[in-house]
Amino acid sequence: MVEYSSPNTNKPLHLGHLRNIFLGYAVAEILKAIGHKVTKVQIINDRGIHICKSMVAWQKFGNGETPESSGIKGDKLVGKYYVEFDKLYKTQQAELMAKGKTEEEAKQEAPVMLEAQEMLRKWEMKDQEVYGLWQKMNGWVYKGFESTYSAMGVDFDKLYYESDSYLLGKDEVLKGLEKGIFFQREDGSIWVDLTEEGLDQKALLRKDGTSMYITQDIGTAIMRFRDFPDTVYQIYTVGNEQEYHFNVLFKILKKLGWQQADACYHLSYGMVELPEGKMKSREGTVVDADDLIAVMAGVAKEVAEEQGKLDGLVESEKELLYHTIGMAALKYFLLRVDPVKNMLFNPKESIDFNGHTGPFIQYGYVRTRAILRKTEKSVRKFDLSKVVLNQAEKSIIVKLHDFPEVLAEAAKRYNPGLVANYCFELVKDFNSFYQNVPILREENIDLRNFRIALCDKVGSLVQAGMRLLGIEMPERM
RNA sequence: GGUCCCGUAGCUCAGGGGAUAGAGCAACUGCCUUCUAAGCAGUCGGUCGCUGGUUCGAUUCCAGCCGGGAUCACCA
Repeated sequence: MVEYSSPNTNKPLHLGHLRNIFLGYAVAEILKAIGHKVTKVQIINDRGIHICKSMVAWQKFGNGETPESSGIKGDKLVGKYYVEFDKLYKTQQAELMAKGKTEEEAKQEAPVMLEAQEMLRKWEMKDQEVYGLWQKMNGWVYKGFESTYSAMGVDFDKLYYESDSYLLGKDEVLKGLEKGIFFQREDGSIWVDLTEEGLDQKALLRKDGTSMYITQDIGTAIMRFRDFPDTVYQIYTVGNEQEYHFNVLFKILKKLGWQQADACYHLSYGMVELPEGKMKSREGTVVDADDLIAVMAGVAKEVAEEQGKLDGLVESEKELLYHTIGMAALKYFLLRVDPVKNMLFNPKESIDFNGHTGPFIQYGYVRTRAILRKTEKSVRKFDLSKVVLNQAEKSIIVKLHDFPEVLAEAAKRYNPGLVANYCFELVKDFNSFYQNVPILREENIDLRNFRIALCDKVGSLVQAGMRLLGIEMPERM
């Protein structure tokens, strides 16, 4: 089982999610390719204080605004009210501090925050009005996410919602308390003591009885253990800032008696940073996923129009192609880097379409396809004994032979970057061969047909390799 | 402060106990009447953070240090 994406429903997807989603998807595909049966799952963090914040703000300032009435994509609309909440919250904090409160007090006592907390309590009691609003606004978000996922070309086999699993989590925490695995403080909050495991004490349930992030994660994990009892590996694709959290989670599951905890693995990846540092939603430096996808297709269009190679195609085919090429650039950019490393995205320089990039690889593939289109399959026979290999061909053949090893290593290390870099090297060798060695122009029939076969082989391997990364190969570009 | 991760060309990144450490971008030279130039051929550019250790051999493994990041909430 591979989990990826795990979005909150209070704001749209951004560049960080993109790395997560492409990474999780690629790891799942790579594991499939070496023979595992893989279930791709998504956990949707649809409940909690964060969505209550958007809800409070919408009630205050929304005037009934909907995606339909405003023409704003659902997830973006809800995100807009999340920002509204934050603005008001900041203002109220400042007012309280002006009246002599400490920053800590101001944060806790700001009226909107109290409203959001009250709303969370009402939600947990299934208050009709709150619940209805929650369903409505989440519905907007899901629709928005769906369109983004579809543009990204990723899919899931099963969706989990925290609103379905947090009660189970709460239950399990209470059961654990009865069994003496956890303990309760005087104020009523419930804790686990992990000091023997080298960690700390960690709260599992608030004093008001509402559940926390970790509570719902316990529930979700157990739900999955039950749904998929044969799962050998449960991989959580989540950023490295949550390493401690997963450490704690797995130890708690073990304490609760789930041996499957040993099969759980946190596939941790580094942050995508901007030249000025981390993306901050508060400072508006977050790179929006939809925007970036659109920009990439736009660049693909510019390049294509400049070169005029697609002039024979109808508009809809062109648009599809721009998207295919743009996504290749974007996905390749994010996947070629070792997941454990932080990486840099510079919006000013944008993402390249030349050199070590997705489009470069697509271009190599397109060249193989152009060659193959010009020959009949039936007349491609050759006598290998009459073929003497040149250096370029040898180099390609050696690389072709390496693929299974690269794939195995990528699976073992959960690192799609190995496949990405492999495909680049193969295409680089192929391009050199293509440009320096005659193929269709070769007069010796055995040699010509051998070279055509080599094109075929390179093309299909590159296509297969890139497919594992979720990157599609066009027929022409 | 504890724990974890990262440090390789001006920039972005590969690599990995063994020979002259690679690629892309940037800069500069050539190459489209010839299978699509989103390309090819080439020039320039590195005491692989520092110091020790293990080893016949370390950029790679180990330790310490320095620099950068993450995390240690009744946040998610």
